[in-house]
Amino acid sequence: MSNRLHDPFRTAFDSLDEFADLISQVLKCPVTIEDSNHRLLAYSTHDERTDSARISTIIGRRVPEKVINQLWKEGTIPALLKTNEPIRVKSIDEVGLSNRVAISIWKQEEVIGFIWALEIDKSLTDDDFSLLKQAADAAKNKLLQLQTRKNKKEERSQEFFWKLLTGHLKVQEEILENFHTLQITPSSSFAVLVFQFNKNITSKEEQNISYLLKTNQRLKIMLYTIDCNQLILLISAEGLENPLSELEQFSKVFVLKMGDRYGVRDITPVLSGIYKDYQKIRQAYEETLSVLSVKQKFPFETKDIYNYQKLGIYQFLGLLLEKRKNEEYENYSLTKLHDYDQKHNSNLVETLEIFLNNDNNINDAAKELNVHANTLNYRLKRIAEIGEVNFKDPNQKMMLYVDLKLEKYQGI
Amino acid sequence: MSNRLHDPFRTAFDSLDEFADLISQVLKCPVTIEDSNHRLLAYSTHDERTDSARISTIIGRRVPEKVINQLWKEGTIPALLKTNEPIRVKSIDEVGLSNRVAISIWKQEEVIGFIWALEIDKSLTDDDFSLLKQAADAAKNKLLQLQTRKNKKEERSQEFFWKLLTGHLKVQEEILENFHTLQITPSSSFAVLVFQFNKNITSKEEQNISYLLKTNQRLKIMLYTIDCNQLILLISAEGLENPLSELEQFSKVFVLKMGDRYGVRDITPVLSGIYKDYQKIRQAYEETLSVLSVKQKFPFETKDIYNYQKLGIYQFLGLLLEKRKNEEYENYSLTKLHDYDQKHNSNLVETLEIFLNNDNNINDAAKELNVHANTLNYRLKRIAEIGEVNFKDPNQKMMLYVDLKLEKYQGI
DNA sequence: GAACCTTTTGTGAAAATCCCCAAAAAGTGA
DNA sequence: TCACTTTTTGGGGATTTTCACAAAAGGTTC
Repeated sequence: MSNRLHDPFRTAFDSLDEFADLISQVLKCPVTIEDSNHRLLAYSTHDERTDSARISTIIGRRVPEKVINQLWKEGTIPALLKTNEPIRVKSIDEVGLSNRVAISIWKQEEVIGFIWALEIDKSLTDDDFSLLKQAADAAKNKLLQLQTRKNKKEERSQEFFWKLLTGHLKVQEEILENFHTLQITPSSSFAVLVFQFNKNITSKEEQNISYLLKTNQRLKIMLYTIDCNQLILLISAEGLENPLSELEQFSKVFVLKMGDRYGVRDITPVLSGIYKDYQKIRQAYEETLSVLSVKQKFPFETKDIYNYQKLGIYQFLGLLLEKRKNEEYENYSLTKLHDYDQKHNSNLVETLEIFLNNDNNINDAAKELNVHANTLNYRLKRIAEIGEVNFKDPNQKMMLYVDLKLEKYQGI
Repeated sequence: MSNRLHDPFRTAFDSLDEFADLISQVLKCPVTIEDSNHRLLAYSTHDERTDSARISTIIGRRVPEKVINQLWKEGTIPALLKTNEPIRVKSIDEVGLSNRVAISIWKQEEVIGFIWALEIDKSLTDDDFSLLKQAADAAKNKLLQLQTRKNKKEERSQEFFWKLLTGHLKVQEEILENFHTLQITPSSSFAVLVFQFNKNITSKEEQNISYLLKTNQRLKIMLYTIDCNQLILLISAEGLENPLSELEQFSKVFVLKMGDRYGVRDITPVLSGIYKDYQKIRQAYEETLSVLSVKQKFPFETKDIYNYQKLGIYQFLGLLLEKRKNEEYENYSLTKLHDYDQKHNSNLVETLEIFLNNDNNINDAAKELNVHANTLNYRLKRIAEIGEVNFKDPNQKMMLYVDLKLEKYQGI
């Protein structure tokens, strides 16, 4: 056959599955159709020859994440997003991928899906490539229908999510009903995750985000929405062994991928605590916002904190400052140390802070201060003397830590 | 001479010093007259023979504290407070005291002073004892005059102190003027010290307190007053090298002496911070009251804390609890640990608390828990896993500590 | 009761921390 | 300048802490 022949795909067909079988018949190889997020839309059944990647894709109704990652790294997906020509993929044994050809399905300037053809017995010819292009074109309309249906659902879920975030849904039954209508199974525990971008999120970035979230298979994202420069997610924490660390891991990977794949950098992820009661979503959301505000005030000390839980004392530093303002308290030890520093041009206060920052570890703190461990020891002895500090008393140390940070806070 | 002869002290005399010389002449030995607080009121000058204790008493215009302590320990002062008979004191070399005889001066049921006669060359006879009794009786009126003058001054200072404590004196000049009128030199820094008794202070105890305070030579007590079951002091912190520890030391000694000497137990001392501005006395006073209230709530954890400075996190636990109530926050790690404890009948939470209480010292904590250090290590590993706690992060640990204590606070 | 898991305790070697001493360097004041 | 104090650094040994491993004890489940 040649591309000058009659287009075999210009026939009516009811379902995408039927269409997949048609392509499979024409090209004589197994065919899979995915949406832009690599979710399985349809697959041919007439042919039993297949590879393990295709099997897991069909079983999971989506392309396995490690396969997607591999295809990104190796350049296939970036290529598919640039051209509407078929792309040949060499077999990748690590992920069970045999030789195949892929083509992207376009709607104007946007990729809305992919067709995959496995080259199990035969390699596809140039003519086959042309047929594939025609098939991609023919698939477009069917996919668009699916998309609009999805869009409507998405709109409804957006509205619902904002109601939850702002605490407008107060009745448990009502919340559960909404989840049911949107065909989302509410999980027994959840967290709110916010990614703050350094500028407002463009619609192009929105698509990229959507792609990343949909292709992610680590966590179940129940709802998500975008607000100016913030991407807000409601994530299920059900069945996770270490929810906090897994959520953190996920956000790190997301930030990494946004940078690597789309060149979007400076994204700050923040997490709420984990809750079971859906009426507390608003509170969880407020937690994330408060983390963001603290991170702005203490960028250095909170650089590894993304989680409201782990904010530690920073959770209430603002509150304390207010108390302090009212009572004109001053930390006696710190005052004396400051005085000494001033008089003798030393830096006992800084030494103390770094020591406390480093969890009382002399070696680590000495390294950070670029002094000998014995020097630090000596200074600590002096600090204990001058400031009348007992370094065996956790309470005293905490107070010093808090007051040191409060000083900084005030300095801002 | 015998006691049947004419009383040689029934003559008029202008000053107590003159009177001391008279006694000295009659008894033929050096004589010293003190008030009830062992402050020097008068001493004979006709005789140069003396001992080192007397010299320091005259130089310092008060009996040295170590001498007083010795006389208490050894029973002389308690005896003098019981009887109006002369008491003989054997020489005590450690404090430079040679043989002497003492007698107390009474006004009704109360001792208002002492007369000391040194037995340098001769021992006093029974007749001399009778004479001493007559002398003590004759000294009474003179001492009473001095007392009433003092009382008036004390009343004025009481009023002044309360004005300071309640913040009614806001002008620096006015405060200084008051100090000047009362012939008190205001020191450059001060602290408020409160002793809380377990019941209202009786007038008998008031005298004992006054005695202890006046005979103390460690610290300069600028003002003091009594309010129901509280003894409130304004103490100078000038010239002290380690004011906080010296103040603590002083309060410990005071509590000890009240117990040992007068059988008054269960006294809780509390200290404010150290301030320089006299307008902050009210604040300092409020600090002490807040320490007392915290100590009531956390008797165990604050059992070694007497100082607002050293309250540490307990300084603001109440405030935090309020915040927590509003935001319905729960510490994820603690929740998980509690759950685990419940399910497996373990005590990870308690373990964690004791570990944190002991400044992360595994050995100490293991001892307190009565388990092997390795057991504690194992538990901590489990705590880190189950509660997703990183024990290298001081911030996380502080948060756990705070939340643990808050739980207790709520439990109260 | 057997199989399995969790917890406790013990042992010992490696690693680290602590502590004392002393020398050098830096700073201070007459 | 010199004497003096304070601070820094280094060495090295005693002590503690840490860690891995193993055995025993206690609990749970089938």
